[in-house]
Amino acid sequence: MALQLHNTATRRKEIFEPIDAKDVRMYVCGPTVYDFAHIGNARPVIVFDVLFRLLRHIHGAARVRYVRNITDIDDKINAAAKANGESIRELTTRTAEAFHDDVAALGCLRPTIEPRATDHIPQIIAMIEALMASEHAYRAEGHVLFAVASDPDYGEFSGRSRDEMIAGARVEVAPYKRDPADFVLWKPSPPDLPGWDSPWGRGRPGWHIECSAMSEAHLGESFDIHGGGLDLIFPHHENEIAQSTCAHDGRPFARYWVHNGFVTVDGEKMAKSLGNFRAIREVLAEVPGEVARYAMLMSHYHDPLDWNEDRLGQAKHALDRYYLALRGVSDIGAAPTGPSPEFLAALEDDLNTPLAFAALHDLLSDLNKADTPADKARLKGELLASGAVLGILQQAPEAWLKGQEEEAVEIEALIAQRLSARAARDFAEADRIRTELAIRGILLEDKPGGKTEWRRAV
RNA sequence: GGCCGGAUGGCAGAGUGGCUAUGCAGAGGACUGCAAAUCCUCGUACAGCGGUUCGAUUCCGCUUCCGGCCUCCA
Repeated sequence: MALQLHNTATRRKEIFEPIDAKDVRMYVCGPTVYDFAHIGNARPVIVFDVLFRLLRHIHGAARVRYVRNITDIDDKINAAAKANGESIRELTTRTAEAFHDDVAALGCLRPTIEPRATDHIPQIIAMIEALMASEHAYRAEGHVLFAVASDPDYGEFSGRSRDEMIAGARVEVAPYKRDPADFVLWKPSPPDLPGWDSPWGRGRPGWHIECSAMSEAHLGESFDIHGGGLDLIFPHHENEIAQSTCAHDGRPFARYWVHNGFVTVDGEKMAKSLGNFRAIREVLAEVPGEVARYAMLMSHYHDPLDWNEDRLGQAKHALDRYYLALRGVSDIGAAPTGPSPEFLAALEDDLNTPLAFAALHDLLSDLNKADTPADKARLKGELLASGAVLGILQQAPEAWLKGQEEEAVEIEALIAQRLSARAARDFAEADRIRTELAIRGILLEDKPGGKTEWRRAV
């Protein structure tokens, strides 16, 4: 089965056909680094990490290029730096590092290229110049603006007419705009703000142009997939399309547009402005990154996902079952097989991770029931290979189940004591030790053959 | 106000024009000194009202409710 993706541009599920199967290219809008990322910001990072892994599986790791930008010039950054009393550079460096730590803990691979807006000012200026030359842009009061009237297709992507945009406008329109929908490509910077020399004076880029310039610089004028959150469809992606296609003489921009739904809290979008957010690092302080990742993938990427304790509990429990089964076959080598066909088919169907989990559960159930070493090796191989595409199940089972247990020696000693008590049929003492350990969060499992395994329950 | 999405069993969450996933929780059983883990069995749910159809949870229309975008936003 071929990979299918829901394409926002056509609002339909389509078979994915890369422009060049030897060089599959994907661009995803990355973070603006002014503060710690929250778990809502983590969703696209995880979702597109899975897509990246899947594309690498299908086309070969060396044949996929994944670009995710870092926006390090922005008014929110300027405001935050001022409020913190630190330089913009300090703030963006510190925040970008924190972002990397956070998403690494969530099991995300580094993108192939991670360009920064401030490293692409020449490309941004060049693109604006091209737009000026073709009269898609104009100067007004120190700004350079994109003229939406010059682009007959403007608004088609997000499905809104210009009349609607004007009627629905809730912001005051700057008086120097030719059209209320025109947006800024370049704006002047006062001396206390970051700025670069340009043909239009010292200034800084508008929000949308950086993605157009960076995708062109690293992936070319036309590429395969462009991803981001649902809230970027308008205006950000609409504007990117307008800028890029107009700067490229109408040649096509991204072919498949993939958008993830929101993380919600009590049914409402998680957002900084609403104050209902959980920082990634807050979540990581409570559960392993793999639990958060699993929890995130329990819903289809396009649907809203409510973030709560119950979801995390379910994810933890599910992962425990997998690692328990893997521990049971730790003495058997995994067969060199790929993911199970059912699992792969589910992921290839527009990244249907819930259905993929169902396939994974089948594998788990079969593994628990398998009684020949050959079957166990094959199922273990399929389980691990499938897990690798989702970015889960790659840890050593013992490490997962026991954690960084500093009291391991003491626990093992208590278990030995209990085994002696059992051998002497002193079950009262055996149960006392079990209870003592249970209070400390250690769960015991007596195995056939007189061996006792243990794991952390919480 | 305009434009998009949603509504599935106690919960999470797929999917399908007829055979009605999967996980959690729950009930019963096997196993166990007791447990845990595992295995077996058990739940006909698809917002409401019309329509199309031999047959609709699945297609169409309307209604209700929820969320999102239209302003920074993943």
